[in-house]
Amino acid sequence: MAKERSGAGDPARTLELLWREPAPQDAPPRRGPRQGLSVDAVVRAAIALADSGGLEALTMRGVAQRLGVTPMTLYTYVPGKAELLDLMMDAVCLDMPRTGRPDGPWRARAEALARENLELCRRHPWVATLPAIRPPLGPGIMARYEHELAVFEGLGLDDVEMDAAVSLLFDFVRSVARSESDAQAAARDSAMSDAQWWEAHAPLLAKVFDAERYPLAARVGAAAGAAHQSPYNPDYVFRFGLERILDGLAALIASRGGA
Amino acid sequence: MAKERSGAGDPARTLELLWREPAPQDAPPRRGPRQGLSVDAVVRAAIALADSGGLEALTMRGVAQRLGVTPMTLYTYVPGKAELLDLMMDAVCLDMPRTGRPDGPWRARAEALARENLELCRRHPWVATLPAIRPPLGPGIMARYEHELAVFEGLGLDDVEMDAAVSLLFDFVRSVARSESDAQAAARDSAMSDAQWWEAHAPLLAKVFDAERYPLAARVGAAAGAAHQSPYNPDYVFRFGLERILDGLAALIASRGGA
DNA sequence: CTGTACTCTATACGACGTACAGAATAGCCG
DNA sequence: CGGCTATTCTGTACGTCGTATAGAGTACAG
Repeated sequence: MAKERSGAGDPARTLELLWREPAPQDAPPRRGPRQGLSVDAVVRAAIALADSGGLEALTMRGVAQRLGVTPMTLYTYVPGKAELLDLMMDAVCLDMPRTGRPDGPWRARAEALARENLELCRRHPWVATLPAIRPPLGPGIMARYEHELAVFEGLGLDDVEMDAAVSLLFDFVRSVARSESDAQAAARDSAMSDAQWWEAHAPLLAKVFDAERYPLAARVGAAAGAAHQSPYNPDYVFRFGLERILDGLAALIASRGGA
Repeated sequence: MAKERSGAGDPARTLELLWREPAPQDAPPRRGPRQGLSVDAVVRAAIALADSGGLEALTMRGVAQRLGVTPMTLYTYVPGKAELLDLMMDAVCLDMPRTGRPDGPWRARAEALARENLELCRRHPWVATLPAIRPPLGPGIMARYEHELAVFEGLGLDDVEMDAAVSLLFDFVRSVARSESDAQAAARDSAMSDAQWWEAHAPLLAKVFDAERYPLAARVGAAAGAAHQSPYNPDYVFRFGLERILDGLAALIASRGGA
């Protein structure tokens, strides 16, 4: 089984693929049969498969089937699954929504950025589950990073702080998106809604759970569940967390004399 | 392959296991051979295995080998891998460090809580990668939730806000811990340090990357990399994010008239 | 003792990524 | 045109996983 994401393969080949550089000598003269597919077609099929069934449905066999070829054919287009994941990640970042307007107060821009990133993770839930470390250095990731940094440019933050602010916001969005898709997966796999799941556990839990031993957990857990009509409400979690983080960033920016 | 975490199996059986309730009729009279192991032994072996090799090394075969039995033997102690993960998660939460003092200002308590949670995730990196949704409702999770809520009790927050604050803090720690262990895994799998990885990519990237097209990315990426002496510095990320989140929570608490 | 409930084992299935070997194809050279 | 060869695509195979199933061995109830 391939490790998640590249690192393994040849960095040069991976970068060529990401930037769609033709292998140098491949200019016109190709010897064998014409290629029936393209890297883009493979990447698109893989993205569609992962979007509909999650990362666990993303198999080389599955991608091949969608394209009407045998599994091993894919290996003439991409070195392996890890590099395919790199290409997928870069591709969806290149395509991500950019609705935020570059003018206006930074806080509105930051909120728009968070919503764009959340939208990216909602369209492609697997984005939130892939490691963000050593990202594929392709045009999509670069464009996203550039777009993110623009939100915090000119506010008095130094470069290291700008990078940290961007990461903090994205990691927050990632974690909300992961919870959201985990919740959907749990509902699907167990064929139970949150409410049904809770109903299945509550009476049994009552027998073993000592409310006097965990008074806050009993009180707050009940209140939170009732308020959300479910143990987990992603919209509330997103809004609550985003407000706190933006307030925290506002304090930093104010201390640096920024807008 | 088992889905991650239970949901699948019988909730009653899972809760019995979590709270170590003996199956009702099992009181004294057991018919067959004595059991050579115990649920606790299985859970301990599984935790040790996952701690040393990550979730991908956690296999039923591996756990069985550590215990000197055949894989199928484990199924007389736990219903399956998903329930075993539930038991592992609850066990490490029960054992987690609780060094924070219950007195003192809330901010110090919150920071101590974040460090305790980070320490939990550092000892058991797989904790940060498991879905937090529909957690195993065992004594360990309950104790952790109770401990977390105590930090925010009496500050003027309502119950729903207390729950959200606790989740925000834990999700932040989870994401830092995940990045940390992803970074270690990347270094291990690729047999390259971050610096070596960057050296391998920089000259190639220079050929395809247009710094004029991504001016902020070029400037900030270079500055952040240089400052951390690596593209990623977990300690800085943790301190930066924690300060922002605590500042944000402070603003909320102040607006509620809390300490 | 026999019957029965239980523990533990052996084998097997279908999934995965991909190594390897081979077949088919099409451009190059003569 | 024929042959060479680089390339594409296919078929088969290996070792991994969780766990279903069937059976072997063990110890208590009658």
